[in-house]
Order: sequence, then structure tokens, then C-alpha cells
Amino acid sequence: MFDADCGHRMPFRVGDKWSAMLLRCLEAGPRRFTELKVPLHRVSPKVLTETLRAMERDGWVSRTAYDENPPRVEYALTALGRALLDPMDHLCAWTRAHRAEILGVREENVQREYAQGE
Amino acid sequence: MFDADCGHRMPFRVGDKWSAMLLRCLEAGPRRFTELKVPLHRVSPKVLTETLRAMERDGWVSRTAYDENPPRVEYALTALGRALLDPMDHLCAWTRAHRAEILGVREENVQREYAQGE
DNA sequence: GGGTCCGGTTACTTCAAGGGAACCGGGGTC
DNA sequence: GACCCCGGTTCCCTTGAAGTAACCGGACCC
Repeated sequence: MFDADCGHRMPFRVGDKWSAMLLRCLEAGPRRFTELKVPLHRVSPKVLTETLRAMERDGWVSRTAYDENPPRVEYALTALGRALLDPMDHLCAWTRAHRAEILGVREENVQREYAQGE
Repeated sequence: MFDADCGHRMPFRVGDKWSAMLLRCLEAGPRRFTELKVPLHRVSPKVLTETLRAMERDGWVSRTAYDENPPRVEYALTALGRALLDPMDHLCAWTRAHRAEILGVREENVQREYAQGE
């Protein structure tokens, strides 16, 4: 029933910790490496590089290095990356609409587990 | 800009390996533990239990044990779990529509990397 | 008394993502 | 000569998800 091509796995790297946020950061236009670190204040340069390289390999993002001094590198969404924003918006809207309910149910169950554990 | 509540992280456990597929398996109605193992033929009982417990805690799935012999336990989607099918369908449709393009771009970039590595 | 079925549990191991901290090179600036 | 900026890289470590294999208890069946 389920195999690697079944389409029930999220589109490749969107399940990781930073890709979705990077997509959002790049939505309004190209950004430099250090500009991306500001909103994602918890990301280390290592992880940021890794994530950007992977997104570039998968064609969501393009990398342009300008031969200046000090160096300047700009990351931008490709057409494919921009296309990803549509299902992502849909999912975000759904999450916002159900967030209170989701958190409520979970909290309730965690409380119950705690009470049973006594 | 981004914190834990920003809604840009996937709705909780949908990013893990088996949850999305379990949702699909339960779409048509309640299923028993061993019935779930058939379509997910690569899942071990340990991982299946873990995933179901987590989905239960988050309120996607309900667990009903019948006092029979041999034992019978049925898992079913809750209303909230069923609501998740909508954004999931949207995402699956998007993935199917772009799958060829995504795989093509990735393959191209992997080839280029390989060529540069020589 | 041995086997089957069901719905798991337990112990051990593997693997990749992620994080922290330090370092780097090239050029410009004081 | 020392310091800054930018865009990283390198090394080491922790964590958690996942996998493997073996085992369990109750009841019924032969």
C-alpha cells in the first residue's frame, strides 16, 4: 500500500526543523546569510549552511555569490520554492484555526496520564 | 519572528515517519492493531505502538479495547484526526502535481555535484 | 502439556539531525 | 600589527527516532 513514491511523505525536506521558516524568510525577496540568522536567532551557522545547501540541491532556493568585498551572498526562492508557499499557507491556516483545540486535547491527556501515574 | 507557537512547524506529529500513513489507513474506518501492520508491512510492533500512543495523546486517534477473547482493540480517527485529512489531501495533491519536477531538479543537481567532485 | 492468537513490552543497538564552540581567509580599516 | 566584517568550515558531542530480536500473559484449542 505505501512505498517511497506514494506521496504520503512530506515533500522531502519540509519536515526538518528550519526549512519551513527559511521559506518564510525568503518569501518577500532575496536575503543574505547574516540576514537569515537574525529572525532565526537560534540557528547555528553550521545548521543554516546545511539547510540552505539541501534546499538548493532540491531546487527550492538559489544561491548567488557576488565578487565584492566584504563578500556578499544572496539566497532567493526559485519558482519551485515559491510554489511550495501555497500548500504551506494552507497548512499554516489550518494549524492556526485548530491550534487551541489541539493544544487543549493534548494538555488534557497529559494531565490524565499524570493523574494515573500517581 | 519565529517561536514555538508561530504555526510554521508542522502540526505536531505529522512530520514523523508513520503518522501520515496511519491517518490514511484509518480514513475508511476503525482498524485493529494487526490490521494496521499489514499495509505498513515494514513497521515493528514497538514503533506502531509508540506512534499510536502519541497520536492518541494528541487526540488524532481513539483506542477502544473490547473485553473479548482473543483480545480486540480498535483504533479510529477522532473528529480532530479526521479534520487533519483536509490539509493533508491538499499537500498530497500538490506533491503529486510537482513530483516529476522536484525529482528532476534534485537529480540534476546531484549529477552536477558528482561531475564537480571529479 | 504444547501450540495458537492477540496486543503488546523490554532491552539493546544504530543512525542522522541538531547544537556548541572554535577557527579560517581575504580584504579593508585604524 | 590588531581588529573588524562576511560567509562560512571543522570537530566533537547529545538527543531522539527508529530498528531488531526476544519475550509475555491470558484464554482457548488439540
